[in-house]
Amino acid sequence: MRFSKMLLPTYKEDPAEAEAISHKLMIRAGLVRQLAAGLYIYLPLGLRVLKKVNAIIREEMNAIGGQEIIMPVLHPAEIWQQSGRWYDIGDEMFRLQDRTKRDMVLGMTHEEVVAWLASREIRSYRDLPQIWYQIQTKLRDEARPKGGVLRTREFLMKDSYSLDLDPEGLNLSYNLHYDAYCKIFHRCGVKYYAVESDPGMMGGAGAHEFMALSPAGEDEVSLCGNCGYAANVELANSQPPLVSSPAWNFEEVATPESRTIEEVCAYLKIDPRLTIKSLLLMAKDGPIMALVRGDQKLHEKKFRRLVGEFRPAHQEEVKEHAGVEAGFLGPVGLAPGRNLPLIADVSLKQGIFVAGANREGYHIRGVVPGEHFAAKFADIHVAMSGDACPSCNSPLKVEKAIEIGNIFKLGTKYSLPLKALYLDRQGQEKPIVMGSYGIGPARIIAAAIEQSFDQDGIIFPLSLTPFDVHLLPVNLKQENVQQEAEKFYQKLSEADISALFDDRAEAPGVKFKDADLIGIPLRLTISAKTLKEHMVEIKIRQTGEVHLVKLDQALSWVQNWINFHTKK
RNA sequence: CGGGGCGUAGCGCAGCCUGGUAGCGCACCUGCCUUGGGCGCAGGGGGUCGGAGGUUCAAAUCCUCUCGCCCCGACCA
Repeated sequence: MRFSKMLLPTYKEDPAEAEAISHKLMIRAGLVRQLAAGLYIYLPLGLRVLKKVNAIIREEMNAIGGQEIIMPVLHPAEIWQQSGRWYDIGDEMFRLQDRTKRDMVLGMTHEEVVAWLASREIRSYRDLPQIWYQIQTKLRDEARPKGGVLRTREFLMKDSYSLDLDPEGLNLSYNLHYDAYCKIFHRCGVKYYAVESDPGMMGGAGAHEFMALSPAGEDEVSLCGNCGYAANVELANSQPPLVSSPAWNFEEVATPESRTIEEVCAYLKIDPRLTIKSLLLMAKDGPIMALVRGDQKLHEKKFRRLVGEFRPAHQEEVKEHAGVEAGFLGPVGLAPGRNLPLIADVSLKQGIFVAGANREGYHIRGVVPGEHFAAKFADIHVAMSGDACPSCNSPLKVEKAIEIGNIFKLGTKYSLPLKALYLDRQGQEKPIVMGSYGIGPARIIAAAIEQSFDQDGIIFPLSLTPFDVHLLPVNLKQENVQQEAEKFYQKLSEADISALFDDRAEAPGVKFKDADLIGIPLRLTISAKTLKEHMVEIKIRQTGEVHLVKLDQALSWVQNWINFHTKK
């Protein structure tokens, strides 16, 4: 492709609206342009990268027996009403009516359509198992699109669905996907972790997320460098490091005007880890007190799994149920008749603490959980870096990550309501057991860039690069430079090596800067300087290495380099 | 949806506080020049200041409403 003819607008400066590295670079290098919040145009260069990703996905999906189909973006509301998600999902679903006032949905995912199709076309156990997939547009009315292509309202997704006879079959399909996903992300040159995840609204028996580490990520994963434990912090268990407590006696201490943990610690000159944070929460069965150590945070999702929906109590409710103002709340010495259920974090199992005294202006020192109050113990804190790994006790690291893929065991959540049934060997009607599996190609691109760039621009992995070679003649007005560049461009094309040929009349500096910004793995510079010696210069973007290669050997040099670095 | 920020030329920004009829850099066009790291010189085109309403002799500037975009949080099959 000739640069002079290509829609490839590059920017010298960072766009004002971009924060994430990948977002800045994708705009500057001319991969994408934003139409509106969460809506992106892929320019020719960006589309080339996207197609590379999709080709890898297709190869690996086909390799596990996946069959590609395309389902509509526009769905009749009925199937979503049958699955119940018409009612469960709120504003995130785009809804509209057709001209006859029939309710319609813009698909945010395709479980319903797959179950509908299976209900018609799968009849016998002989028809199973099946894996169907598509690479297709999804629409979600996101509350807050962000991070460039990382979270958008319209995006491409590879979604696949497995249909099996029984849970054992599902396990096999699930594992096939797990392995295929590992291959896909590896081939795309992305560093990732497969972590256990919360099945959430998808329901079902198990789930993993594939997480690419990046500061631009919206998720956090808890990682153990020792045993390989990896989990989304939404589920991650951990043991916060213990602190040895002073041999306090059980006594009330005055803490005037000290309400927050910070204030109390400053006043008493103690470590926050020696305090108990008491939170009054309103659950559906009434008020509950949650206790976490002063340095810890309550994990709302973990807590919700224990007690169902809840919300923090209002000021007046604290007063009503605990008989004291927020700030002096504690598990010990609640007034008679005010027996609140207590749920305490596991980090409070051992130790002697300071807690609110349920009396204005006072705290109690020397509180021993289990002795001075009875509570149900559970892991309800947010895992933090430095906590001990739940399986090997080594220190954990918590890092930000981009969710590039996920896999779910659905079970019969969709097949039952949509009547996706089959007849087994005994002629019995059984529900198909389903799994659902997603990959965000745009997120792979963003993650690859987040993990591979420098101050000059993108450093594309060979597997995703829009072109293999950046052919850069320094001065086309010099006849030999022009001739050799054209000749070499021709040779590359005959050898089926894709090249971006910078045939512009720009100054050398401009061309070099653009080459670095776009980040194609190999740059071939053709100039009078090296042509005198019948040489061309080959620069490797990744390492910065520069090789001078004989003109007539340059093509095979490039071919060898590409073959050697291609991931299988 | 709560909190914060920003909308002025294609891009990045100044001007706004203290109203007086819009400016800088890059990009773009023409000519000359230059060709190993975002060349040089000369000439030129382009905005009515997100939108609406108001105050005023006069509004990019002050006031009200509104729309859009970004960030933090909530939310996130």
